[in-house]
Amino acid sequence: MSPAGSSRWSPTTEQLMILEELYRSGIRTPSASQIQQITTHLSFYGRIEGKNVFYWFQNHKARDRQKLRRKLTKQLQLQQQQQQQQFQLHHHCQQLNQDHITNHFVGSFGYSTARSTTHDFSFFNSPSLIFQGGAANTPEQALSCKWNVQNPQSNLVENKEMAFCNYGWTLVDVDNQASSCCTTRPLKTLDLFPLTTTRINEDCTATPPK
Amino acid sequence: MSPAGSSRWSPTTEQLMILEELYRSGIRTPSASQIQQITTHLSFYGRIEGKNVFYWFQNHKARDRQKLRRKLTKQLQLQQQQQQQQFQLHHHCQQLNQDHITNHFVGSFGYSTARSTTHDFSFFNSPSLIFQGGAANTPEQALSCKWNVQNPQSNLVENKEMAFCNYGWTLVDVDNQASSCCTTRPLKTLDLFPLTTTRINEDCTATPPK
DNA sequence: GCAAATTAATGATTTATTCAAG
DNA sequence: CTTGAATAAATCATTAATTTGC
Repeated sequence: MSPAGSSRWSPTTEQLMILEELYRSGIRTPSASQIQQITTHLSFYGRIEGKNVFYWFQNHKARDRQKLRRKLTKQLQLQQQQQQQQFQLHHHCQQLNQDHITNHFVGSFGYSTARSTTHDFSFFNSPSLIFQGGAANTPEQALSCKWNVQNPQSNLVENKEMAFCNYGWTLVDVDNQASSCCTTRPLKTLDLFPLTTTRINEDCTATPPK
Repeated sequence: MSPAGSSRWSPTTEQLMILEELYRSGIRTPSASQIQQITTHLSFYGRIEGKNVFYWFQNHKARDRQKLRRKLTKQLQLQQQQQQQQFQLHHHCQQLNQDHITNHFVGSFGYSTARSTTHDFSFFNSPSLIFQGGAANTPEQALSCKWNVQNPQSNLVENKEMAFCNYGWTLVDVDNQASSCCTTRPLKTLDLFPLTTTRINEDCTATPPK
């Protein structure tokens, strides 16, 4: 091995052992003088140059980090898988992971007034009620509740919106809008985890959206 | 608890339990409609607004991540500490962690030629030999070995450098420069772990530089 | 036991970062 | 390259827990 004309250095066993011991001892980025000392010492065991030592520490450090990173991400994935498993046990919650799974919708809005009251309303608007998709990113969005009402016959889409002031949380004209576009019903609390017959089978195994 | 005029929402036990179950079930960033459903359901157990639900998920997700991160960094530190302990066992390596601990310096430079020979030299230049500090970041730096020689009498500082071509590793005029500024000595391999008498006591317990 | 004082949790807000569309 | 939406991170502020002296 390692013939005289070999293009690249390959450390002898002794050299490698010493390098590893130095690495274990805490040396990561040896200074020029340290490299010189190490090189001198290791040249006793075979041909070696300073750049070999330099590169060795550089590579060893990098690959150590890489190894560690991979280990940690693997652990993380494991933990998430465990969460997945818990998820299987709680599959009855899953319906809430998907929008538009039911045409029933009951909203409850609180708005700040001097007396801090709560206004509840509910409506049933199937099947033309189309919520604007995506996650809620601001409390305004969480409470503003914009939606469209599409008339199946006329194909007309009405834009509906409950307007809240920015960071003010003042509910504007809710009763009017709500009653004008929605078939109001007596207040009724929906089951938190409604199950539709078309989904009850697959829900137990489906993976949640990322 | 949680009086009517309270400035911020504090969840009831039931509300919290349900929120946590939903979280466990995989919900992280509920959409506006999901928030409405959840809010409606939870309002049965006490005053609550959509923004409370929104914030709850945001905070819970963030603090979950935070907890995980801290756990991982703690593990990492532990691993590094274990390396430290190994270091204690190998404290005889420690000298190499500190530059300028000894005024003896033995350099070994390899340079690539057609015949790939190795050129060794050593010098003793105390106490005016001043190495440029810091770690070596490039192989050039590792091998170029710039230094200053300060004459205590004249206070003149000579800049010395062993020039290597970029990535070419061709040693330029070493013998001349080296012999002109260094007291050459017969080649001698230093002990890898030289101990100076002024340090031999503290070395066993000193902590290595971070 | 209990109430003031301190600490830890956590709800709410703001700021920074990322990423994709134009 | 700029802009805007979405997300994550950092921070502020209040409440719940806890400690402490009596």
